[in-house]
Amino acid sequence: MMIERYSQILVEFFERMNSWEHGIVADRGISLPQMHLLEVVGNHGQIRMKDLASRMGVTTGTLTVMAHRLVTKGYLVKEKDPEDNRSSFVTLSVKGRREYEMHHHLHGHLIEEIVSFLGDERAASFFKDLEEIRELM
Amino acid sequence: MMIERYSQILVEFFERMNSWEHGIVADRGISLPQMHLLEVVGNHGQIRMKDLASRMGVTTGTLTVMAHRLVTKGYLVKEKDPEDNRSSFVTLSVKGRREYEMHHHLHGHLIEEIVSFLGDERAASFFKDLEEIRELM
DNA sequence: TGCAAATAGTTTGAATGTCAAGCTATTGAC
DNA sequence: GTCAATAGCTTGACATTCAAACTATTTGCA
Repeated sequence: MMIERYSQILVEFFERMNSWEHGIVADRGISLPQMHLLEVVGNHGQIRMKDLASRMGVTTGTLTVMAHRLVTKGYLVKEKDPEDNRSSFVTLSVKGRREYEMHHHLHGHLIEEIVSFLGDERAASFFKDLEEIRELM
Repeated sequence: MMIERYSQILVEFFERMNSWEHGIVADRGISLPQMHLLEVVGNHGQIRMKDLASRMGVTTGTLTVMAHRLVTKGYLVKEKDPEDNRSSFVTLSVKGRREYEMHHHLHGHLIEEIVSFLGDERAASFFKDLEEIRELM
């Protein structure tokens, strides 16, 4: 039965990706959730704490703690919104941006490998499928 | 540039899968890592602690704690190996197996949706690509 | 045989991630 | 001007995770 087989492929793909990601992040002294935060801020630019929490899928309580750690370690800058004193914005520091770029570059490198392995046409159809499946979930 | 675009699709696919998995596990009072343990034991049957730790990609110290929690909650059974008194085997309890089957079933259901969306042919080629990319990483 | 090295697992301490709930301060609406 | 909504913070509880130190057992070899 194909269902069983496909199921296993998907699960193992997910695990592999997880450990790939973990591997490239671990020796830089950053955790996966921390890198994820840097990624979201890097992609978005200046972002409100509230919005960041919602994009990351964590509560604001969780984010308060995480962001504070990253500010302390020098990856993140946090500033009050002068228009609304309840609110804060975070951005990447120079150090944070360097880390983000490096990570982003590694992603790009992986994609290049995939494309060069599949060839342009198959790659296009693969990523199209992947995108549509994402919508499906 | 396609690389940027593909990169984003892959990252977002990963995030989506993560939260899908989290969603279906959360309301059953089990964490993702715990479910992962149940999955590995369920797929493998009786397995030695050492081997389980290695398959899960955690240290034996981590596993000792996790397994103990799952034994306490009644999902897992742990027995000494009579041939080697240093070693133990774990298996799913009836309750654990029920949880495993349920989860496995949900995976199957997702795959069915994907296949019915893509059609047999595109699905076959998609999962073939996915499998080969997994090897690539 | 007997002892040293290897192996399986446990314990502990430290750091992180996570949530829910309750809290403070500020803003907005009527 | 007051009251509700909003943004964020704090705290307490629990889970994940590792490294390092430890115990018990087995195995290899001199």
